Amino acid sequence: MIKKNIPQKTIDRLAIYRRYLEYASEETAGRHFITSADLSKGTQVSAAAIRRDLSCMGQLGRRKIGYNIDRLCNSINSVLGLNKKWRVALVGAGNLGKALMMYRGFRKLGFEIVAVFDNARLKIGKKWLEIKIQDIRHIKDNVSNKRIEIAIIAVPFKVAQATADLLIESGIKAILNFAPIGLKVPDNIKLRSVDLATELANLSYFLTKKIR
Amino acid sequence: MIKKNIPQKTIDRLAIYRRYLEYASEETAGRHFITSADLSKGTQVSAAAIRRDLSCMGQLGRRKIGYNIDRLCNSINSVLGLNKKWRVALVGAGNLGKALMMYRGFRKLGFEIVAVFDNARLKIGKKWLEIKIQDIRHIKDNVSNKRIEIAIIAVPFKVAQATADLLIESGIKAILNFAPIGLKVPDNIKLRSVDLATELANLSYFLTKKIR
DNA sequence: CGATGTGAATAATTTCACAGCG
DNA sequence: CGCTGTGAAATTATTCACATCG
Repeated sequence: MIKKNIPQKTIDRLAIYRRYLEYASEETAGRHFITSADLSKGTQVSAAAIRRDLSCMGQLGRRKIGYNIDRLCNSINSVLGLNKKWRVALVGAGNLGKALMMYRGFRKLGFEIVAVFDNARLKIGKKWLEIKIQDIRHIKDNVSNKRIEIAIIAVPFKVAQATADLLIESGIKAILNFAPIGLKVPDNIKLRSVDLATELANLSYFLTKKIR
Repeated sequence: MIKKNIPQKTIDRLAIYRRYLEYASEETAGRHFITSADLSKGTQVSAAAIRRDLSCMGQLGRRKIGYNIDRLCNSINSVLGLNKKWRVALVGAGNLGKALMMYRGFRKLGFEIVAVFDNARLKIGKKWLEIKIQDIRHIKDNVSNKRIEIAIIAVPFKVAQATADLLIESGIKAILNFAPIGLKVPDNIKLRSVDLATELANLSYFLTKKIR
């Protein structure tokens, strides 16, 4: 609805609020409204930041009462584009790929993995949840035929860039990358990366610092 | 060495530089020095930001030549606390847990999973890479006996907070959380969270926005 | 010369604090 | 009154631009 550009940080937090509202049914049970103070307790984001974030979506709150929970969820879903189904390709049928495939949270959010690819003979042809694992060479046909817009890369880092290039050539628009490498993609492709080792390195820094 | 507080963002990027230097052996092969401009090309971080980040660790560079690659790696490892071994506990022996267990990148960075826990009868007693999966009730003994400082939570969200509480009670100092919930932990515990659904929601936002 | 390291300028984000409204 | 929404201030992060030095 609102057309202003919403800051990246706000987008990240909108997803957090959304998740809290979805899962924290106990705390919000029976209530129709939630205040920024309560949402702050549930999410560890300051109440002021919450109000500013939510104000990006228009005037949703009611003074003295707070935000209508249903309306808030709807607004966030609408802004984040979660009120539609997204067709997702998964590349890499290793342990991580399997974990992602079996994760129910994706489907609940509207993300459906409709194609799985790998390059290993042993895996090609097997089925995961009714989806047949296909040879990576078929990416191009599939992505365009099935109109897939999002891809998840869960392949070893050595082949990650080539995989990304192939996906982009196939018309993918966004990539969630789990390979430990900084992928290079054109400006019009949206990329998010999750690097597990980097996350641990971060913890390591804080543990080290604390000692002295 | 340098004792100033390093910004969180810089810490994140130091891990990125480190990863690039480690993996990009082709680009850096034979060379002993790298300039901020080259590092910028490899990591998509601006050269100015790189120089400022690196200057947090002291005067590492040489004008006209750049940064000595070995020395740079050593400095980053030292700051990030990656020049020692970390003993890690993994809680949750599902698909994601297995993927994390089998991921070699952790061990290469110095993180060794030395204990695995689950609450499912069927899994307890099985072995993963010589590590026996133990009943979650044994967390407390193990964490203190084996002097484990870092835990990875890969359990369903409903039991994630209880798991975190138990770990903290057991003396863990840092947690990497994969459960889709905002864990509440005391100030002295360092927490990082990876929420796969949130990452996808972010892509979804940009795809949606692009359309109009 | 050619690259670093860093003040100074700029931009982005967060917090403060309170007017305004039901 | 009690809460939102938001200017204004404060803080944090990034970029610019150049003095500096081998």
